[in-house]
Amino acid sequence: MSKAGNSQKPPTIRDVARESGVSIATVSRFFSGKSSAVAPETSESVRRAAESLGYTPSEIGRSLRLARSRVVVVLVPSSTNHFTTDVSASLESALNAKGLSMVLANTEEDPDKQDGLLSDAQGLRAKAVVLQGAIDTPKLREMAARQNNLIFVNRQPAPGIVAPYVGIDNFAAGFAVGRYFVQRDYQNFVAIHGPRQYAGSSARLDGFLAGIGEAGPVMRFESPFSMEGGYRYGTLLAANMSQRYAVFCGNDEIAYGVYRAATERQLQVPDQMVICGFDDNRLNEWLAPWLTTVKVPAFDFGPAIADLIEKVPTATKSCDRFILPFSLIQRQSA
Amino acid sequence: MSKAGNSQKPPTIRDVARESGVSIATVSRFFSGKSSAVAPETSESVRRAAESLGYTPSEIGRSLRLARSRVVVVLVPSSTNHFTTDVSASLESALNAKGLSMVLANTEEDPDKQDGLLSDAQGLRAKAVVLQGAIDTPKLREMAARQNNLIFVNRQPAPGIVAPYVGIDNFAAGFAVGRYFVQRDYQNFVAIHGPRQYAGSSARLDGFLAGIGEAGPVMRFESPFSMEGGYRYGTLLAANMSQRYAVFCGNDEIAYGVYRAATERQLQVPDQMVICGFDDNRLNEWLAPWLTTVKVPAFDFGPAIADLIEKVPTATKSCDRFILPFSLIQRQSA
DNA sequence: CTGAAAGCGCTTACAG
DNA sequence: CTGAAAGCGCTTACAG
Repeated sequence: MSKAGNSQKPPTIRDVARESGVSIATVSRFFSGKSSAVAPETSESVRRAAESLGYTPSEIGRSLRLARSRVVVVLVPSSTNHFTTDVSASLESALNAKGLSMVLANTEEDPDKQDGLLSDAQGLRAKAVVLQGAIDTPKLREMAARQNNLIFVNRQPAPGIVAPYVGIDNFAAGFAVGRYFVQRDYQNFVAIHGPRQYAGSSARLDGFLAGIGEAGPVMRFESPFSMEGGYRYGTLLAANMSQRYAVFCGNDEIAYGVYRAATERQLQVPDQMVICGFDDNRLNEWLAPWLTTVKVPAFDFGPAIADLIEKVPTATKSCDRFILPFSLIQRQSA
Repeated sequence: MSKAGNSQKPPTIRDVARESGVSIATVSRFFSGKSSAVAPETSESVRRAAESLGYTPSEIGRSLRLARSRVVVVLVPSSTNHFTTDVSASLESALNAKGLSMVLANTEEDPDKQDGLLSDAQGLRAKAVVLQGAIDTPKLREMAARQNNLIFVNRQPAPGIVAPYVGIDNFAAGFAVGRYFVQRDYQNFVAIHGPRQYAGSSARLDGFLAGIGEAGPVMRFESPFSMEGGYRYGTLLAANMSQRYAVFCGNDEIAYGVYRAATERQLQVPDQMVICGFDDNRLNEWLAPWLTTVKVPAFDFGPAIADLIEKVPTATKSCDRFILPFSLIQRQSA
């Protein structure tokens, strides 16, 4: 048994202090960026002691003492949505550059799950809680009222909740697609939109309807933001081959599903069906280079959110709106 | 100014104790699952006080006191790899079910970045550190020696590091593909494999070579695990249309890139180029339903890893190997 | 430049 | 069933 168990508890600031013959205050100063207030030789001996012990300051002790953590909780409504995933990835990178850690969790669009995760975030004393697709619940409202560290992404906070928002102008984007359809003289307009209950998808739909205007009626289907959903309604449409539909999809995933339904029925896109997506996630370049869609700059979201997080705790101008630009990317499908 | 600032610090156990007229010990018992040791009426008044104050126990105070946290740090080598993303998603879900939080961070295959994140994980006193694709560094070895909370996924720990591993038998999977190619009488074998430095991709390649055996020479390209990499070497191959290549790709992303290169050159798959991927990420069903590939059960990884995390701290049988099954999914491309 | 001391929010053995 | 007290690992105002 010459080998010591290797799960002993990690060394503390006290161990380092003892090892280097200084007080814990000095060790603390060395590790808290206040090393300029420590004599060079002292610094060196602390550094050596810490290294030999394998000491890393406890973020837990530090957080308790400072009454703030460096953890940011990010709630996503789905782990299969590429746009959401890209936003999370860019956010992780931006947070890391600021010395913050990202806790990621999936609400699965379930109100109870969201509320449980909100409680967890409270328990962690998260520096900020980023909601990509919040669901309006009493718990959410209570937190929004009590704290000012909530940030809404993609879906605007429900009326009555005052909190910063990062996203695009969904109405304007939907409008742009509608206008484009009209300009191209498409007929038989269809919108396979996301759940109406979410402000973002409603705004997209409303914008699209406004953009179509008097050019014609719009057939509407409410779908989850998934390939499965798009496939389902795409199949419905593809069954009727007597007319060419011009389909506006609530996001790219829905568009993928519609496309698959169309190709399974041997329909040519865009000759026999016009499809427009939303988000232009990174995958399109490779796997769906045919998809006309609205480009939302997912990778600009992370830095924008991270900047907000740095500011929010102090400046309580919590009704900030960061509206990022979108653009219509014209490819073959529309 | 009738509205109070809403960023005041959160209530503590002491506030709840005062509000409900009991000691903090009792409040603690109520919230620590030991509520059976608290009288019903007392419980009720604590519950009421906590609710009216909006109290959530501090995970920080709790972690400090118990000398353990409920945070699991997950390091991924890339945020654009769908297999990795799926594993993380299934892990998050499995961890959440056990009351653990997942901190996600991206090493970008950068040794320094990985080591910085390992330090962060130490600072957070993470319950476990899950490495999806570890890079062999001195820091990693040091941590592996000092702690026993490291878990390797996909890439086996480098020789000398003793830690549990969750993954598939990459050699056997590569071998299966090689055999399949031979059985189909393919010629002109090509392997666009991942970086040799990673145990997983090396094993896949070695297995493939063994599976091909004497059936022919194998042209080899080392590529990053990305669509860009696959596209690059696919373009190279597609330039020579005089023969049909049978291409084994290190992962699905590489295969997508090869496929795009082939189609851009008007090559028919599999008639003019045979392609086999690796991972069978969830996307294939929708966007690449033509891709023959090795299916790795990404969504079984999360539960397996989470179980290991629950066990590891106590049982130090740290050389566990969880080898999950793979299967060859035959579709059109090979 | 350095140290002693207080205290951040919890849990739990101990005593009642 | 309940409470007083110690202590987990830190930081920082204060005094030197």
